[in-house]
Amino acid sequence: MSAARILGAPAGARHDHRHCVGQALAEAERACRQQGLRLTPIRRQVLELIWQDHQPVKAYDLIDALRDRGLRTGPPTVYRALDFLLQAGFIHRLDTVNAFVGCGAHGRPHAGMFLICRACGAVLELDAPSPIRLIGVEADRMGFELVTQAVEILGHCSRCRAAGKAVDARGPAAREPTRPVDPEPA
Amino acid sequence: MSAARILGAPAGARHDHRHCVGQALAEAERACRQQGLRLTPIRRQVLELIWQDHQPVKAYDLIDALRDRGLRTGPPTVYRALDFLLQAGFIHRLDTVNAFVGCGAHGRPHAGMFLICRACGAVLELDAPSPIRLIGVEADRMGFELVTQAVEILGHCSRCRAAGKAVDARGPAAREPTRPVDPEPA
DNA sequence: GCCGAACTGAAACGTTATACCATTACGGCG
DNA sequence: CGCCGTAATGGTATAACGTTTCAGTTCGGC
Repeated sequence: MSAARILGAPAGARHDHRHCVGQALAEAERACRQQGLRLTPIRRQVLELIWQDHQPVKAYDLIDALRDRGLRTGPPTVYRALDFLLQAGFIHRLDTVNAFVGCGAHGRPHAGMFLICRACGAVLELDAPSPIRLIGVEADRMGFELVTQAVEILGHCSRCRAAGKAVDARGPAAREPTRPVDPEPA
Repeated sequence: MSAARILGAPAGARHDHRHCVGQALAEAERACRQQGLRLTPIRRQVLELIWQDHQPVKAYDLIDALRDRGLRTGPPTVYRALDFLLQAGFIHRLDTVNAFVGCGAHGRPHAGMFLICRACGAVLELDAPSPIRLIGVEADRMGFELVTQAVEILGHCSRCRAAGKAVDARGPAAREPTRPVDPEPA
């Protein structure tokens, strides 16, 4: 079984984050040039803001951030930019938290799975081929044609667990308790 | 490896649906009695409405439906009832479509995975232990404590594929393509 | 320079969810 | 019974999220 690869660095992990941003922007520019897409100033700025860190960013926070930069853009403009970036595969949308994160593996096909920490909000994108492939198998078994999938895991990241923050102030996205998923009668 | 089990019957499948509803309500009543929870009239009606069929139901549709039954309930009342039903495990929330469906396996532990048809909107809940367990393994490998997960598959169900409806009028919840977007040759 | 397509700006609207506060039902207890 | 604490509900307003619409602008190609 192929182990999952980390796509992008976790929040707080030691890394030069300007590198992440620069690389993401450069890759986006390259891809757009190659595919005849237009990375306009607004789209570029939105992408840059989303890459600010590895926290998911909400649409209206983007609007505010753009205003702070002197751009008075309304919701439609930002959502259009987001749509473009989604279509192009530069970012992902996280439905469980209504927010967006940069894609850590543009270009490479990958089986996205997201670990979302309820305590600090950080998101870790994994390329986890094994579970995703199994999901495809199950869908196929039901005669279901898979178009896209959302696999979002909510819990507590290792850093927050270590820091004892796992007490989870009902912060981001409290959901129903998960029924034990016991790895049991198989 | 255990194959996925269907939880609840797919929309349109031949079955006496009153049986589904009756069974779900009876089970909810039983569980509430046993756990000292209160299945109040509003909660009961919301649960009943959600079980109306195997389509996901939206919160504001519930409000309208309740009004049609003579109850003038505001959004908070309905959301409170939904929260209760979620907590109790009687229903699931589908984040990709902002809607709710009845849980086909209350009481039994199960590893929920949802197949959502973009053409007809029907939802099939599978108990798919294998992929879900693998997801847990990957999370664990990252030191991540899993609290709950959302696994929602968007695509086309077998019935719609057979009926040639797979052309997907961008109806429910269009998302980004899984693979990098095709270069538009023009 | 002209044209069409793509992009942007702005206002209004539609949808989803919560804050706030008042009120009512329920259960224990003196 | 009357009191009280907790849970549940009602109702308005508003926050948060997202789309429609349409007019104007920019860009690339001829």
